[in-house]
Amino acid sequence: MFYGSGYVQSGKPLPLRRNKAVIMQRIPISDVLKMVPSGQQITLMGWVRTFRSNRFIALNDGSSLHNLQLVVDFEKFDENLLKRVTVGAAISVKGNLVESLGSGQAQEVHCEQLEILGDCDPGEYPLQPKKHSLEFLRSIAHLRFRTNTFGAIFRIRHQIAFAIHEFFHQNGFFYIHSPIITGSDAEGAGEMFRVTSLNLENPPRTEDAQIDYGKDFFGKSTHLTVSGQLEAELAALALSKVYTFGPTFRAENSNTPRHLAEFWMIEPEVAFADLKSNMDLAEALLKFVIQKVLDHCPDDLKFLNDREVDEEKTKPQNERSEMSLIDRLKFCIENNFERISYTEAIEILRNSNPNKKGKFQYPIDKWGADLQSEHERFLVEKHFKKPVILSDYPKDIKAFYMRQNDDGKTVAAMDILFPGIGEIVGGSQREERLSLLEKRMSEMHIPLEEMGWYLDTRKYGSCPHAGFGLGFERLVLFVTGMNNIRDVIPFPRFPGNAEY
RNA sequence: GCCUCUUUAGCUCAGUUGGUUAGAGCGUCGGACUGUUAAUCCGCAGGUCCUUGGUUCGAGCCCAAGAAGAGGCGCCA
Repeated sequence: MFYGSGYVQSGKPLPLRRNKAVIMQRIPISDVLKMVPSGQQITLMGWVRTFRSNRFIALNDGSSLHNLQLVVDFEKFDENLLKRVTVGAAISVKGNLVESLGSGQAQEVHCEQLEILGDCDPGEYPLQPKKHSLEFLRSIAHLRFRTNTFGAIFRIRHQIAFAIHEFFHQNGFFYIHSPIITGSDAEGAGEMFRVTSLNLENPPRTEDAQIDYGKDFFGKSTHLTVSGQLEAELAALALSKVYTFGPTFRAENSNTPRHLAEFWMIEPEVAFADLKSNMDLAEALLKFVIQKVLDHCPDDLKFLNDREVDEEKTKPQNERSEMSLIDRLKFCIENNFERISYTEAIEILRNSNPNKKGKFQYPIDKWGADLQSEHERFLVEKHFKKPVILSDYPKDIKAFYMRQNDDGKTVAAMDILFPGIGEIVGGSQREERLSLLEKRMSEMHIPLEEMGWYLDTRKYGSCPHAGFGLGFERLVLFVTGMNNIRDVIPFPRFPGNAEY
């Protein structure tokens, strides 16, 4: 038996092996489904999904949502061998690919050899050929990859990640690896996880009994990054167009279906760009990625689409989505995102029915209030019914690095709000004027002396520039139609949970 | 961190007003069948009713505290 497979090495795709009479190497099921069945002998390896009638094995190898039907003539195989063909078992099969006699599939493999690679005790294996709740699957995250739902999610997650790199590469961006361990604690994006190699039982102390981080590994206090933005800005002010795509850590005690303690974020940063071009970039990126998933993952999307339709049937009419998953994705590509200012949004909200009738938990009365998620949801899901880009927020509710507008009270910030997700992108044109930036940092008690490396970009050839952060898992949530962010990352980290 | 809800068999759930021995479907196991599509049919087994304490003649059910999970809110991406 041959293990492994041929790999693309020269940049040219492997020739399709559909016409070869005998294929000795393992062939992925996704490839088999493209072959014309003509009795060719093939070798398959995968995991058993079901074994029906002591004759039909549904085999899945993760290369595709679809199973391949294997047919065994039980009289030709040892009874004790067939007894080990249980749900979840890993098997290797050699047989002939033929047109299926049954109606559920186009082709099937008539087995000549069958080998158990790994047994799976059916009394203990938690996955059954039935629908499991997402909560239960979350409790066995190490095995949930084996389900149709999570197989589809993680194949799509890959496609999204790949499309993001593809988009930036095609548009002349350079991929920058911003540091994961940071010595800067002034990024201002939330609580941070400390990184230390000190002995926590008995740390070194300074003369005034404080913990002496000067003796720590890096000679100073360090943390896991909460954003690669500041580093990306440094790179953009030399390479013009850059992006980061890496893990990000927030030690916030957030318990919601939209937050993780460890998540992945995409942060493009562009020199010689203003807020409008920042919006154009974000909108183009999101549409490109969604189109790629529609093009490359039709089966997985269809499965998640139908799954959602089934789920919705159990809900009351008024809580159901107006559009199916695939329709939502197409709608998102075909329509321009609504672009309005914070000030316009406040006017819409102030005059809205829920506000007049006192339905909002936080009523909108005056300009300057931060928008609550109920307000964002109203704008996106009820008023505009499409993605909304909100811009030019009051400076007092936004970060220090955002460029101050001429009105003296707003900054060139923009958030993109998606239905069902809320904020998926947060960005801004950056303050490139040194004196204004320093003044704002002082007002917000950001220690200037620690940020000299950042301020240097404003001293030496500063220029207008802009960028944003895109929450990768939030994008995966939208594209897959899932509801809980813990279901779109393989091993979710959240307060009280770092299992696996 | 705050609020609400949930916790009964491996999984998904039902369990009446507090009353005898806590049920169903699916799965497992045993058997039958053999071109099935989460195969079908027959049968067996399977329970710390989340934990602790309380009320009561009697608690899966009522009360209190705690734990775990989910949803809403805040922080944000």
